[in-house]
Amino acid sequence: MGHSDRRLGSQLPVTPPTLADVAERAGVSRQTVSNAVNNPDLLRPDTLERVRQTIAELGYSPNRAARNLRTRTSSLIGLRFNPVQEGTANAAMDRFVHSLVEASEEAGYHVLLFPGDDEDPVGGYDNLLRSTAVDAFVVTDTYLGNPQAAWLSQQRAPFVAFGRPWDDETARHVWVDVDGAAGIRLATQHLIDRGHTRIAWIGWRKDSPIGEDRRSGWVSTMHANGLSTTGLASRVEDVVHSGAEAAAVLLDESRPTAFVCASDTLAMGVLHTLWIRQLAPGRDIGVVGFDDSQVAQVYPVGLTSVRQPLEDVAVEVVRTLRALLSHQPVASRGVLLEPALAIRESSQPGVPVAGRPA
Amino acid sequence: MGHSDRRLGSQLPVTPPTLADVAERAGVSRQTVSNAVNNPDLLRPDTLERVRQTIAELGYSPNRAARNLRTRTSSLIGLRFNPVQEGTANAAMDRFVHSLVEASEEAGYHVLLFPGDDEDPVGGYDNLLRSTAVDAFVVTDTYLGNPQAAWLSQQRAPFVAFGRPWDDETARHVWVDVDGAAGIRLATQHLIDRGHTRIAWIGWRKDSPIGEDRRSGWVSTMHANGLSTTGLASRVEDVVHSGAEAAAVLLDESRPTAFVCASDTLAMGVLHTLWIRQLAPGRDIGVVGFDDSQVAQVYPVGLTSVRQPLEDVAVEVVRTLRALLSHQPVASRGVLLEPALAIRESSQPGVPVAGRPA
DNA sequence: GTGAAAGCGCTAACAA
DNA sequence: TTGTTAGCGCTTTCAC
Repeated sequence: MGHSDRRLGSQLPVTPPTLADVAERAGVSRQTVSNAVNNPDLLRPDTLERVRQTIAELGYSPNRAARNLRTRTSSLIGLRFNPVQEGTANAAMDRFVHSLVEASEEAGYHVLLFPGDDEDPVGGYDNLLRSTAVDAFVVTDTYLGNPQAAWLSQQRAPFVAFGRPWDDETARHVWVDVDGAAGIRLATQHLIDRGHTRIAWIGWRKDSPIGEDRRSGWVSTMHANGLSTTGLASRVEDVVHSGAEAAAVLLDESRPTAFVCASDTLAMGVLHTLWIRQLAPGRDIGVVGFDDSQVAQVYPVGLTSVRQPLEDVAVEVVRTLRALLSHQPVASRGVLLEPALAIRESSQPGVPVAGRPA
Repeated sequence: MGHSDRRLGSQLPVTPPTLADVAERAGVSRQTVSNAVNNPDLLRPDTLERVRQTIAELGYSPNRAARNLRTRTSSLIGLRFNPVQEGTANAAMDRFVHSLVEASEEAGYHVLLFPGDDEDPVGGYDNLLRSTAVDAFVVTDTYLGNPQAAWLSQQRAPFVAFGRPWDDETARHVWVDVDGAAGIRLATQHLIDRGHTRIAWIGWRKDSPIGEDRRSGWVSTMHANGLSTTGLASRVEDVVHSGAEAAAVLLDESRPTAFVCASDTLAMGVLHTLWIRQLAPGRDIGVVGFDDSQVAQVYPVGLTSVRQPLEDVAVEVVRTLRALLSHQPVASRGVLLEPALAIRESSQPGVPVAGRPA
């Protein structure tokens, strides 16, 4: 069929040109056009050039559905996108998604978002998998004992987890994670280097493996520096007012000069208590949070915070995914990346904050 | 071909069952199975039941690529996902994406994310469009005079914009937006109702139509209440310290008792200046921001802020998209939704904040 | 190096 | 109401 009348100006043709259109116009077979796109090395240079020219003239781009059907791939990576938790500073997920989109693009993939359903945690995965809508998944919520990773493993579905399989010793899937303990070690040492010796910890409840991991960074660094942790730790819900209460109690009972927190949300609570008590963050009391959220960045007294290298995580996730999908051996089952410390005023005694409470 | 050996336990078969597998097993034709899935009304109840049973037994789910190829659709909505701006409180985009994913799911769509490229703003759109990888786009950055909306219109690509075509009178595409001026009217009236008469505005530079729209809400509400705006307005960059500086200048020169800001980022700057000057937000000076960001929510003195109904925007966007894709007439070219005011301590003189600076 | 044939899994159109 | 035929656009296989 002739398609000479398909294009009007630079407007998209009513129905896009196909391989056959390009072949006819370039005077080659359809297969040669396909090769020009997918295996250019197979063509003679002059043929290749001619075909490429025609492709450009027609604005041809291979039809995704047809290619997907034939190759049994989709170039899509599925990611369950859960709602942000209001009232917290946790937006690491969003930052990760941005990075993942970028990293995927470079590998020729796009990211497909699907909503989570607490009633049926694997439902979304199952649908996409059975309809071969995605090539692989990236799983982000591997803690909480949710069944996704195990379920996907059992289905032999290709996936990479962002997060260690904390509570599953038998897990055999590949994962990428950030060393939270190392981040907190960084934070704790940073405060020690600035002269603090009584450094308190405000973390999550004991049933959070991530929280316990981060906490261990505080404990080990304190002990490594010959400092006591007795009476300096608190475990609370990850909400602002819990952080504020914990800070108040700790200040009254243990006189810490600094706080390391498991999250920016808790750190905000600490800052609130300091404000109430007219203590200046940084000068009077050091405070460090975790996640380098927007809150940490725009809070008037910049909040020092552990920053996860989410860009690197995304790159590593995509790299692992590619290996998985091309059936290459995966170098190692897990990759642990080092976070950094975003240092701001809240941990800097040397940087007095203008107009601190008298 | 027989697929009896395809399934092992509840594990995903090596190659998923097809329509033909279901048809053979149910003793019907392929078309009948297809109808059972897509036009169940056409089947006799007992046939339908039998086919459905077989579908369930086999765990059959229609192959997406095949369906896409045949129907020339993808059930995918493309969305350009730009990186968050660090150092600001603007995360409305992320919240919108969450809502869009949910709303799309209910309409049978998934959201495909692709990265933006400042060098080639329409590149990502062009690729997806020409390869028929998505059915439609949602465009979120319609201001800034960027060419996406116009380009997509010219390509006759189905899309809905979140945001009005501010700077293009000739635009004919459909859009959904939030009435920023109405939000600011709400904020301003709220402050007036609480006794403020000298209410200052801190907004963006004049070349931002969104900023000018929001500003108009302040102007109109002030005038409607017989209040002067003279010397009470400032236009700055959307960064914290600009907000802080503007607040300082305004306080010195015009003695406002409250601030309405075009963004939470600017409001944070105001709060910083108040803190430096030992003025209590809410009691001494009222402050209202815009976007109800996480920052507004977790800041120790809760920041009153205009909240965009992003969930409703997403629902409206998807509804419009469906109409567009099914070639139904679109009711109206533009839909304007009303924001709400999330009231917190920063605008409440009646709610004294514990431990405010003496 | 290039071309012809086959078929991926599905659904629109039509026939029975 | 159900079945048959054809073909969406592409790539894999194999012949030339």
